[in-house]
Amino acid sequence: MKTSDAITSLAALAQETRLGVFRLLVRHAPKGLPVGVIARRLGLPGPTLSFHLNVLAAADLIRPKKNGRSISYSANPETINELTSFLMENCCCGRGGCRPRE
Amino acid sequence: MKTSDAITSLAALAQETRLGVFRLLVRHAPKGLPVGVIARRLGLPGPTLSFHLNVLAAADLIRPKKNGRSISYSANPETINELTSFLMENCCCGRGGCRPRE
DNA sequence: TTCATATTTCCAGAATAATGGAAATATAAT
DNA sequence: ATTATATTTCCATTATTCTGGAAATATGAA
Repeated sequence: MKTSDAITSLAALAQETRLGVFRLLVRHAPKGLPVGVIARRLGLPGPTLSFHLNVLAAADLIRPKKNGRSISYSANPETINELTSFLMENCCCGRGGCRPRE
Repeated sequence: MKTSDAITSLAALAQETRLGVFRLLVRHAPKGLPVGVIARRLGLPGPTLSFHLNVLAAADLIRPKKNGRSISYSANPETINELTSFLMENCCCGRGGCRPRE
């Protein structure tokens, strides 16, 4: 992962609305949810949600899929994995963080 | 980890200079580096670096330690671990991401 | 106490990002 | 074709964040 991609992903997540959207989609992975459902659940105006979905999608944190008249977005967990590795690259204590994961 | 703490950490890392500082300190964990050395290595003016170090420290991503006349900062890998868990919480596929780490 | 070094605070200008109403587009159902 | 629904684009306003010079503070050395 390139530095610029890492920044794009981190910046995408570093915003309350987008973090809420992303985590909602993580809970609904791998199927995803239609834009309208996300908007209703989080109480967001269409243009605002659309703007934030684009930011998340540009970071490849979520992916759109047409489904009839609506569009469902689903979380892409792979990007988070890459991001984590990038952040801890060349750490004294090896990959995956400084404490073993249980 | 609370949502507001996650946003603080993500926003701290979502900036080129700060990401560079953090990764430099990860490579030098757990000893850390003095402010002056970081400034020289990354070619940053004092006030700019000081500002960014404060943002990273406020997120508990790095920690200062006085050492004579200088101050060394070192990376705190624990925060990254918590952040990763938070982002993937309640994922369909369990903790630690949707693919097993090797 | 005076001096040199390390780091921070102050602050104002410059740059970037978020918000949501109105209008536009796309698509499927009737 | 017309209508209803879903989503996006446009865009101006507001809010937030970044930058670095000048001055201030802190600490150790001479």
